[in-house]
Amino acid sequence: MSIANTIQKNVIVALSVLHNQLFTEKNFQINQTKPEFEGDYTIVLFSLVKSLKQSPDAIGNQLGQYLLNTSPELFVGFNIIKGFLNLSISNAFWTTLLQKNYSNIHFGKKENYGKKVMVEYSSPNTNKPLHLGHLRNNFLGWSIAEIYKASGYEVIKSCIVNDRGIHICKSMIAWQKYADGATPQSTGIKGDHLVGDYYVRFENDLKAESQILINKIKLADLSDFNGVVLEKLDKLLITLTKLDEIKDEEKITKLHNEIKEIARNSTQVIAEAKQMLLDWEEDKPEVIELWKKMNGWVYEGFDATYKLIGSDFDKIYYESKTYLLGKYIVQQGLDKSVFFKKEDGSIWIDLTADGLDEKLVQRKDGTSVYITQDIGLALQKYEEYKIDNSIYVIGNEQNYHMKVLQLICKKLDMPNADNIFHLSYGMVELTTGKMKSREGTVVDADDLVDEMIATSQKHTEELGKVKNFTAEELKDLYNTIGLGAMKFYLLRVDPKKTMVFNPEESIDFHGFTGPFVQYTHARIKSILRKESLADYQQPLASSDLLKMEKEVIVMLEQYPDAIKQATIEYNPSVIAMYVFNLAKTFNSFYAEHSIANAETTDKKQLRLQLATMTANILKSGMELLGIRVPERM
RNA sequence: GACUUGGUAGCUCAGCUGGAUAGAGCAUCAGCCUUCUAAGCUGAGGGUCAUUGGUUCGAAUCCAAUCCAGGUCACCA
Repeated sequence: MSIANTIQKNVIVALSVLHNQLFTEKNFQINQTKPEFEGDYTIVLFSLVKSLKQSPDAIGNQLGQYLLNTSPELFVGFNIIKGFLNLSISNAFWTTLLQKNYSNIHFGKKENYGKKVMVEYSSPNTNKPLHLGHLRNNFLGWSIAEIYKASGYEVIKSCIVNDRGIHICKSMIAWQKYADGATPQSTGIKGDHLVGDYYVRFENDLKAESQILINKIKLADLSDFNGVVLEKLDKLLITLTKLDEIKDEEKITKLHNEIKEIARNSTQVIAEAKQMLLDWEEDKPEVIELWKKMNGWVYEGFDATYKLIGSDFDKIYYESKTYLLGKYIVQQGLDKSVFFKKEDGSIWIDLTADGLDEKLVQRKDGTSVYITQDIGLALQKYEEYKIDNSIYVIGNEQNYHMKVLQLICKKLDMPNADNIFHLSYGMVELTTGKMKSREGTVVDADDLVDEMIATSQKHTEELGKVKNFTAEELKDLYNTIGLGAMKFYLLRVDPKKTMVFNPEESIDFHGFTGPFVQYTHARIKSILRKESLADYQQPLASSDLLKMEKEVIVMLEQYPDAIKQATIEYNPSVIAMYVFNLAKTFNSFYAEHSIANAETTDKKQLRLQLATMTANILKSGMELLGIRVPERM
């Protein structure tokens, strides 16, 4: 139990005894004492004034005295300033804590207690390479998995590969048309990038063809259209003329977008893609073969990237395999009247009673949509692993989709539908604005990682501290630092929030960064290498503590709480901030006091233990972020 | 338009289950390497916590309204 909790319990008992009534942790607040006052922890007394009808000073004096009398081993003094009761904790408590835990590399982590959680993350599309946003996703997913493990969960890391759907057909069609048999081997281009190039090629064709249609529509030439679409266009054009007269810009833009959408959907290339999707779902051999070939290239590319960034999965699901289960469940749901069929054959769910809309779950041509396979997968996960909780690491642009999915799972009476949690993270923007693939402002994951590693190499060489490293050790070090900087940079902010990626800031190795923490660790290790173990394994003779020594131990004590908070909030940034603050506190201590040349042997021993435990926790905490710490740098 | 998330120092972010004089990092300026790794340490300047009103002994934090920005509302995924 943390010291803050211990104090809380003591205060509850004390108040209950002193005032002969029941108190809970909600009746008062406990904080760390601000540095400008004497004491370690502070009880805010104002909230007690009303119910006890006594002055803050009187309540505080009574409480402080009682705590001192009943737990003299823990409390050694108190003072009251303006309604705040500041309690001083005994040095013996801190030194005992240190002595007991300094060599425990599992400090702060809990034993497995039998709960299973699945963390789904990464979930790439197999039509383009990974970019900066995927990196945030991957790092978050990995870190959440590690944090849950540390909290005693059994964790299964999973990934759903979106290897099916009309977007996949797009790159296949462009490849058929333009590639002339080009492969990653023949071109020397990484597989995922090669396929991505053809996806872009398709999008360009689509844009060009739909532009021709739009131009014709603007001239009121509707000869390319017929049926329902023609009727709709007719109506749109009439409304547009009216709007032009009253100059309602907003609505005009909206209508233009609708026309654009119709034009895109009426193009020859889209028709080809749609046909290919149908052929695909009907298992036409030539489509399946092409799909397998191109998917294979993408996986090779992804594998290389995953290996580079240190991401992996215990279970990989493929949409191409789960969509059938999804369709099956949709059929079952139809029989149970959870879903309903419209005249044209499309299948829907009515969520208007829940404040949402009607949602399509299967197209009129019988092919499945995005959510169809998600329904299948949700069930499959539970049946395969009997998991207690399911965490989805998915961008906040899909909040609505996930809300719908959860609702559908509930309506289908799926087990544990309530234990689905969408870890919704914000987009990564650039200093110049949003990333847009169409404008070529997307930051490619492979490029970025390479650049970070190159920067760490340049920086390390300039500092010239690594003369006796082997070539292999150097390579490993550059990787550790470069990736450490990048992961820390992406994980140090609250996942929920949209964040700005500043290239210059991201390669900064000073201050609130991964390399700062790594450096602190390496520096401690350097000292410990020079000291013999025997020097710091004796019991401490004295519990004298300097201010800065105590500050470090107080930080160390809070590690378990940081893990707990990160778990509850699904928030790795809690760990990043904690680890940074610990390193900072230690560095201040380090600059003021010598470890190797401490004043007495007892002091030296205390400081060696302090340094050891700090290094252990820095390593452990960074591991929760998926970041390695070097022994030397 | 509806729903939703956010607005804190020049920049990037903490703090938000109400508590003492609102904190970091970067950037700027001034110091610290004949002693354990200076990727470090110390100090200075920098704030109408979007605005207005409310609740409270006490509001960056809770409530309401307004303004601004992002996201979603597809037979795309």
